[in-house]
Amino acid sequence: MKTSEKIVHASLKLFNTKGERRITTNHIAAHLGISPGNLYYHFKNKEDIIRSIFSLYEAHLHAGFQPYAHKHVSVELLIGYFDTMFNILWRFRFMYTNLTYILSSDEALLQRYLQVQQLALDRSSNILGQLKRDGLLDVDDDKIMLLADTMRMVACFWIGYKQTHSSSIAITKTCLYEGILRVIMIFKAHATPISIATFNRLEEHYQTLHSLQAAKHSS
Amino acid sequence: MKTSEKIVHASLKLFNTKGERRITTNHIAAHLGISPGNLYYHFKNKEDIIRSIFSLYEAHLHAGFQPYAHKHVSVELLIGYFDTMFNILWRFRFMYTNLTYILSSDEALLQRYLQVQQLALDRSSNILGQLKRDGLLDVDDDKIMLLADTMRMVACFWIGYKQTHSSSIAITKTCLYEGILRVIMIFKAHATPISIATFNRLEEHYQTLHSLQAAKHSS
Amino acid sequence: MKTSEKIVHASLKLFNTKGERRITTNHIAAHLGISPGNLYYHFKNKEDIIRSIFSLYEAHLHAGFQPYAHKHVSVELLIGYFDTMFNILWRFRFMYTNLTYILSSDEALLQRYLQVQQLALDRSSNILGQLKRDGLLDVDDDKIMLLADTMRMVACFWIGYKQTHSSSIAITKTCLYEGILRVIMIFKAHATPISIATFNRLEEHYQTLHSLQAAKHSS
Amino acid sequence: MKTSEKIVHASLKLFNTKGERRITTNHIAAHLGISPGNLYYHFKNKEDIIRSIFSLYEAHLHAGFQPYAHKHVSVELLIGYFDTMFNILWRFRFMYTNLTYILSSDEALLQRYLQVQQLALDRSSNILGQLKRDGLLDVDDDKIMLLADTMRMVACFWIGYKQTHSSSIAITKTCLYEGILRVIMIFKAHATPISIATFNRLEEHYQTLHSLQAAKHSS
DNA sequence: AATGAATGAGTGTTCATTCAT
DNA sequence: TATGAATGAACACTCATTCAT
Repeated sequence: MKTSEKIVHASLKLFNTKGERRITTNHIAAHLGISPGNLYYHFKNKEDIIRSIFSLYEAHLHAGFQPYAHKHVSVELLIGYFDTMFNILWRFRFMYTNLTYILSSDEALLQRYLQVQQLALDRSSNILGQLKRDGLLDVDDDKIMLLADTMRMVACFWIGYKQTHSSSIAITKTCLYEGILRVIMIFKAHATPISIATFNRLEEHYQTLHSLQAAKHSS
Repeated sequence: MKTSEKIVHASLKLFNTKGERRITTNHIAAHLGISPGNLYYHFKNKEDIIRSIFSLYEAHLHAGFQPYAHKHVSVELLIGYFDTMFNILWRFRFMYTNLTYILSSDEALLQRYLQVQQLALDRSSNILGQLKRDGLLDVDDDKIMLLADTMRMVACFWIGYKQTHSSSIAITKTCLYEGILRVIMIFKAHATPISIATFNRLEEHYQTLHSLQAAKHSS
Repeated sequence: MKTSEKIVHASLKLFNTKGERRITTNHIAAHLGISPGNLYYHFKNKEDIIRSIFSLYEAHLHAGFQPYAHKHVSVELLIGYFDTMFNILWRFRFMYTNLTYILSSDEALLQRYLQVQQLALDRSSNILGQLKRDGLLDVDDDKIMLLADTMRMVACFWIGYKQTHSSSIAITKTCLYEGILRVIMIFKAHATPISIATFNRLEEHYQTLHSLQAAKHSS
Repeated sequence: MKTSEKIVHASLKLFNTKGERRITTNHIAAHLGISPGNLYYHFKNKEDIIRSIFSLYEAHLHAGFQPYAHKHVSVELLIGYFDTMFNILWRFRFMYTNLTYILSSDEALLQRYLQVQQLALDRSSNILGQLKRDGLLDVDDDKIMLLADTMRMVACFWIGYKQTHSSSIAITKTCLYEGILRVIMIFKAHATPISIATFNRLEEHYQTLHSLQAAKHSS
């Protein structure tokens, strides 16, 4: 692995575990056993490292949220979308821990975030629209966007919400599954008689994963 | 007004307008025309000032979210609750701008926050329960808490959400009314035929306020 | 003496002896036995210290180069002007060691320097004009300014010239007297039969001072 | 062109346009599209590059300031000397921008500079002596050296003087012609009735060049 | 109650230079 | 010859906090 990649990955790991605020460039260098000068050889500054991490984030989002092009909605299809959501939240949890903090100190990054989020919102709205046209979703046409937006909001701030509204500070996969389940709950409220079974199976799928994850750490 | 009170109010004002991160204790002292030493005579440290602001916050929450003791739900009653929500979000918007940041650096504060939020959640759940019993809300008994929780989450992170998912960084009353309307939207989804008119009037009330506020600044 | 004054004087002393380039803010603080934080309590940054020194410089220039208001030119009068020149060059020799370096990194300082130098040039030109009108100086009217300018240039760069065109790097009073003598030489070239004796006495005065100074250090 | 020569020429160009202080060895390497390691293969350090540039400087000085061996002084002859002066000042203007800065950090370089300057001074003095013997210059024998020295000083510090005593920071050919004219002014003050016409033509020559250069950039 | 000078550990960053390949 | 990753000492500067008065 190249040093610059090592720096990106070590930074992501340290940010995720200790929080971006508490990790200085010297910490990252020390963690990798390289000199601060070397770190600055590969990256202009700390912002630059974060931007590189953000590029990974963008790539994940683009790859995961592909337009919906299927005839029939299936549990597998929806699971694909929610798994993407889960993976992104988990991999880049340091961002979602403190979105405001991270985006408020770098205007250019905010713009990139807005752009990629707009795309993601468009694609989600599109999927919801298709589901509605397929008779699988019961929602007014002019409320589709708002539903997608609310689901996004819950997803984006679930980590922050958990960290501030529960005693356990650490972000765990268990807690992320709870977030997914909450988003599904909002989603499922608009199920049709035709699709309700599908939604139930979707929910059960993540409930199982949630229980398994919780069991892993309580045992 | 006593110096310690002046410090609390000046800090709140400065935090709200410039952000807690950017305001140093020296800024606060300079703003009041007092010495930093004097500030530290009244407060142990910056955390201590924030804790004092937090006491105001607690008082507001306690006063605003009184248990529901009425026979008949009225628009005025619900408006009372939502006005409290609006006022608290506005007065202490620096907190809601970056809840994670502020609570993550002070464990004791987080505990106090959890406590007061638990109380608020209990009371909201209670109100929702009463509304259900009065036939004004259509929701499963075991989902009441979750509904209250979701409404709370949207309220608590609306400011952060707006700041990170829109180009306009400044927090305005207009943007807060939008948040209130979104919470009402989630709320109204569970209206019964008996209460739908009431919910509609509630929504219209805030839509009017939102429009008025928006007009004030666009003209 | 107040700390801020101590900082200014210590900085001036260190700059004069070691050169501004080689003296960091930490050096200054360490030299005074104070913390770097304290230094930054009194001065915004290194530039700020230099600007304070520059204020002293301006005061010296203003005080020393008073307009010429006398009927008869006397050796004492001219000595007054040249003594001012000598004192300023000596007190602020770190500046004259490397004028370009110091002024090129602070645009605002360059502007202040230009202003005070313009004033000094105006006053010198004025004096030369008066001398001419008194029949003590033989120079074309349109060359007065150029003569003053050339004298200024030699004065301002004498230190730099000596440091780069002689083996002895250290700036001494002896070397400054040489500079004064060189300026006087250019000046004296325009003496009239009436004033030649005065110019000679002026020159002899500084030749004596030069010799005395040189003797002090060679013995 | 060999890499080492490329480095020397690129460095000279970059130093002249951006200033030696602001150009790092990495800048030079990047400008040439070579690696910093390669640069250090050819040169021990930055100082070493400057010393190589200095060798070019020495060669120019030696070639330009040939001993005076002519019977009759002519405008062309003097123009030859002043053109050399102009060319050297222009080609190596980064040095003259900040002579003290560059020479003070490299003792060996200062010694070489002193040597080549001594030679140049000797030759200039020699020329002045010949001119005097030819009846073309009116100056005391014991003042010849001082006259040569003053002329040199004005030439060597004219760039620095302009940069610190005028608002326009950029060094232009126009500004260098001004410097030449100032040196000629000091020179011409010692013209004899026999040589005055020659001096006038010399001055006019550079006045024309100065005007042409100025016109080029104002139009 | 109040002053304001003083602290000092810490931050992100720079750049001439080295060295294994 | 050439690469380019790596070094590390140095720098200017910040800010919550302390303390003598």
